[in-house]
This record gives sequence, C-alpha cells and structure tokens, in this order.
Amino acid sequence: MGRSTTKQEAKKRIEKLRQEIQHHDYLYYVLDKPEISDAAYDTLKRELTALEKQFPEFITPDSPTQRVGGPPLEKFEKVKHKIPMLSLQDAMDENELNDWEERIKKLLAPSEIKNLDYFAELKMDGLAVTLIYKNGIFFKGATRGDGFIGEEITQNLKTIKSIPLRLRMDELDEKTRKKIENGEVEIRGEAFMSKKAFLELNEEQKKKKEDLFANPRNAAAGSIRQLDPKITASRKLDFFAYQIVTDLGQKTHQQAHQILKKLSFRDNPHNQYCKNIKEVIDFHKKISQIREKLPYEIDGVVVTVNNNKIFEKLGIVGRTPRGSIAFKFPGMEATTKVKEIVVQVGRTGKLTPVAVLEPVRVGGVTISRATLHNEDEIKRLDVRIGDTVIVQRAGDVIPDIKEVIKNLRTGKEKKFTMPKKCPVCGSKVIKKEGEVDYYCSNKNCFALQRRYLYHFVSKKAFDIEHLGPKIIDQLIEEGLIEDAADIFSLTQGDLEPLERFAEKSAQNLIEAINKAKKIPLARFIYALGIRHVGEENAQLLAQQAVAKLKIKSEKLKIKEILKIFQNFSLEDLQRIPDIGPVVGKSIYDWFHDKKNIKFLEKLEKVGVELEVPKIKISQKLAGKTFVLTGALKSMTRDEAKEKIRLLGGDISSSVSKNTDYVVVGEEPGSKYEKAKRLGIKLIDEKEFLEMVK
DNA sequence: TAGCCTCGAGTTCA
DNA sequence: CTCGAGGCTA
Repeated sequence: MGRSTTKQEAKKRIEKLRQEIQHHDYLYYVLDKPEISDAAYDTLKRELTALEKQFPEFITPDSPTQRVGGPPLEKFEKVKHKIPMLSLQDAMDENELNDWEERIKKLLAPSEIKNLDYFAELKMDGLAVTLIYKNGIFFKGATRGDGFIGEEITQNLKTIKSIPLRLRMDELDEKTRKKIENGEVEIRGEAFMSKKAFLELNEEQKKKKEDLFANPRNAAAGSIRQLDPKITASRKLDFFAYQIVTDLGQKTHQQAHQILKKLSFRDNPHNQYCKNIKEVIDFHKKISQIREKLPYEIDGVVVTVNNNKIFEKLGIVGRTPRGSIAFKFPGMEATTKVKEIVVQVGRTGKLTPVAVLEPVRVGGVTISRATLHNEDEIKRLDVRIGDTVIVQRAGDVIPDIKEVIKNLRTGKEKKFTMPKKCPVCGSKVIKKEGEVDYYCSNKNCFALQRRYLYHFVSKKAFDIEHLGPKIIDQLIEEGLIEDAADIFSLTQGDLEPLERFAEKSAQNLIEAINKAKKIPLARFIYALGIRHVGEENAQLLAQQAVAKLKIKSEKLKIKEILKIFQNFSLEDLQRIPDIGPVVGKSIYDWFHDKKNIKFLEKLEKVGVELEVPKIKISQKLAGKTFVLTGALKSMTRDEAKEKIRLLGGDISSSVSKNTDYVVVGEEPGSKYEKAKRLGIKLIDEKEFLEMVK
C-alpha cells in the first residue's frame, strides 16, 4: 500500500474506504454485530488516515477519522459527561512510543523532564464506562458513547460484581472520607468479559441457536447494552478501574490506582510503575509474552505520565490527552493487496496456488505470501489478483487469507484460473474425478524429483546434516546427482570445485553422508516417499517386516527387505491395522514398480545399510496413548516419541477422548486447551521423565 | 453409512 | 497447525 498513488486514484480509494469504514462503524456500534475484526478495521482506518494526511484536500467533516466513537443508541437514556471521556492516541511500535516521549519533552521544563516517570497498565479490550458515586453510594453509570454523551446503564452496571455499590472508606484519611461522604466521586474503568465467560456464553448462544459473538469485547458490549438487566446479570462481566476523575488527593497516577484499590475496586495486578521509557518498553515486551495466557483479552499497554501536574500541563490535543498513549500490540490481522497468484508444485505433483501479497506486518512479522490451498478455496473466497484482503495469523504462525473486501474492488481485478500445464515442466495438468486437487501428469517432473530429494534427506528420513534444499539445488544444477542414491556416491573431489565449498565444508558434508548410510528401518521406509506412508505407517511397516525375519540380526540388507515386501500380497498389507485398501495398494504398487526396485538396488550398491529396530524394552506403557505439545527441556520431541515407543506406548498427533496422557512442554499449543476441555490427564516434563525412566 | 479418530502433506517466517 | 482423506467402528 506504500505505492505512489495518483491524486485521482487516491480520491477514489478514500471514498471507497470511507464507505466501507462507515458501514463497519454502523455494524459495530449500532448493531453490535461486526463483520470484520477490530485489527482488520484498524488497518483500514490507518490507511484512510494516511491517505487523508497525504491529500488533506479530500478530508470531509463526515469522514470516520473525524470522530471519536459511535452514536449512542436511542433506547437508553443519554448522559452528558461532565468531563469528556477522551480516547487515546496509539503507538504501534517502539519508535512511535519514543516519538511521543520526544514530543512531550518539548513542552516541559528541564526540571520536569528530569523527573519524568510513567505508569503502565494493561489496556483491557472491553468498553470504557464511568461511574458516579454520590455520598459514597453508586448512583449512576454510563458508557463512553461518543466521548461527550453516553448511555445510562446504571442498572446493568450494578450487576457487575466487581463494581462496588458502596465505596470502602476505612483505609482512607479523614479528609478524603469527608469529601466522599459529602459529595460526588467519578471513577472510570473498563468493563470486560473474560475469555472463559465468552466461550461459555457462545456455547449457550449456540444451544439457543442464536447468533454468536465475534469476540469477548463485543460480547461485553452486547451484554451491557441489554435493556433487561436480568440478561446482563446472567453474563459474567468484570471491571477494572483505571481513573479517578475527582480530586481525592492523588498526586500521581500510581497513587490514583492505590486509592482505587482502597475504595475496593479491582485493580489490575500487572500494572506497573516505570521510572523511564525503557522500563515501559520492557513492560510491554513482558506483557506481550504472557498475553495469550491472560484470562482476558488486551490490545496493548496504556502509558501515562505519572505526575498528575505534568499530565495536566500537557493538556489535550484534539480529543486525546497528550500525557497518555496506548502502546498497542501488533494486530493478528491486517489488510493488504494480492499482487499475484503463483502456482507451486509439491512432492506428490500437487499444484498449490499461493497468493503473493504486498508485504504487511501482522502479529510482529512481515507477511508476503499466503497459501490458497486449492481451486475450491479460491472460489470460496472469490480472491482475484489485485483484491484487498484480510490476512490473519491467529494462534499459529502460518498466515491465511480470511476474507476479500469486495467493496474495495475497482473492476480491474483479474480472476485466477488453474494452469492447464505444469508451471515447472510444462506437462499436462490433471484433476481426478471428485477430487479438489490438480496434479502434474509427469512422473518425472523436475519439481517432483527435487521435492523428493528434499524429503529424502530431511530430518525424519535420512537426516543428512549440512544438506538442505539450497545445496541439493546446487548439486542438481551441476549435474552431480540425478536421483537420491547418487548422493551416496559423492566424493570430496566432486564438491570442492563448487562455489562456496571449501575443503572443510566439503569434508563435513561427505562425513555426514557416510554417517547417514546406516539408517533405522522405519526411517528408511519413510524416506522412500511412498504415497500415504508417513512417519506412523512407516513404523507399522517396519514392525511387520521385522516380524517376517527368520534370523534376528542387527543389520539388514535392502535386498531382504525388498523381498519381504514383494511377498506381501495386497490382502496381507490390508490386514495390518490402520492400513486399508488405499494405503495398501499404494504400498503394493510401489514395491512392484520396476523403477523403484532399481532404485532400491542402487541404494544397496552405494552402501546404504538398514538397522533393525530395537526390541521393546518393556510393556510398561502398553495401551497408553500419548500426545505431545510444547517443547521439552531435556530432549527433543522425536526423542520423547522414541522413548514412548520403546516402552510399548502409542503416540498420536491429536487429542481425543482416546488419549491417555498429554505431555505439556513449554509454550504448549492448542492441544493443551483441548486436553483440558476433554479432561485428559495432563503431565509435565518431570512427571513424564518419571514415567519413562 | 455416518461420524469419529488419526495420519499425511503442505505451509510461513525468523 | 490445519485440512482433507483414509480407516475403523457403531
């Protein structure tokens, strides 16, 4: 989006963006039914703001950038805030935060700068509300509305248990107590819904066949704006206080928080005093690391100049106070444009369309590509080249196009069609009846061969160190290898003339190759790349083959294995548990293909030797199924799997009610949540080590 | 035959 | 991690 734009184009884009944002404002603020995420909405708004900055002549008073919030609903009594409820400026990264500090420093005296300190607190993703206490009793509460006029929701706020109906005063000094008892106190904070309450609420909604809430924030907003307080009461809302509008003697923002606590408000325990901006940045980092684990959603850290006098002096610019800023976390969604759609060819010959994107930052990384999986997915999304799309990176690392913003189309977008010919070798592309995927029809397609070599040397196969895709490409290019067996015939003399291959690295690679010549049977079978035979089925086949062996020796010749597999009939193979007609036929065909037999003979000739799998040491874990999630400290995941197998246990890739134990390492993924939900026994690394000892 | 469970295969970025 | 599809089971 950072491209140079003509004025005409900019004007059109601004108008389109405005319409789109207004539409989403209405959905969000009035109907409580957003169609896109806050983060995606934010990027649209930022694009508009940037364009308007570049072309100020196109700013109109009704532009969404010219107002703070949405209009209050008609249904509630309107309340005018005595002191406006401002919004905050945003800092998207460290630079913007530092810029902010520079800006405020310019407005302060040297003595003030010297003592400039901050208070940092979590920015709850909920909705801001204000509470008025008369003579210490909760009197009236309202939403922020547009910042000046909000909606009175006193009855609903009373249902929130963390909002005190009467202020506690026993810890206050005499003067403050008098002030509260004989006057009005205004407190502000954030009403929100915990992740857990949100999930439960959506379960309920599902059962009642009612619309689901998009996120906890909207669930909270929807709940608090119920005309019937009974409904609000049934929704588990919570409240953190963050501001005392009335002067209760607080000199700093930190003191304000201490007083709030004394008044019996819930104060976020993570909030922290920071003596300089560096500490603020550290705090932000620390919080972003625990963000996922917090029981509620936050979208950043609010940084406030701690000293109230200085805060006041800094004043207000537009509708935001200068002395506060929202230091946001990178959004997990953003909008960008599809520059192109390219097609990749995988190991199996499958054609995968991939969208090439204008680089955009999402969740702290820059994304430039996203898979589109297959033709059906492209049809479902209706993605065209040139479209503006929402990309997300939720929970996991892999970016995904979530949605096309069709309203932003100009008519110049191009539809994508799957190529008729393989983009790598030019052969015909075929699609089997009833399947979604397209395949290159050429069994010897260069792309297939290359991908096969990557697979062959990969960690779970031959595991040849120093030999990655880059070097394989180089070796093919130089004509040094034609098939995987050729790898084992390489000599140091072959490598040394190559670019970037000094004596040492050539030697290292040759050593690694020689070391890899001895390989456990299961990994060998996996390395063959038989369709439908991955890690798990390779293990199964290895076990079956070993059972057929007459002599139990440690070493095994490829020839013997070939013989065993050729003697298996289709029926024999299908009798193996977990192997059915499709997988069985694939294995049978592989071992009866002349080309493959030749390849195996070649591997034998170049010195590949098989190791018979270790015999199980015990049946201690027999019948027990394990699932691993997160990283273990004392071993890799593969080593852990090996241990479990040796003790007769099973490993599965996903959690279900058949799972016996979930081993939870550091930074566990979604499997942890699922296990908790299903009530599966969770064990940590220590307990696991105890088990496999 | 439907529905659950599990495996294979493909994917991105630092 | 996710999705699709193969295999198993009620």
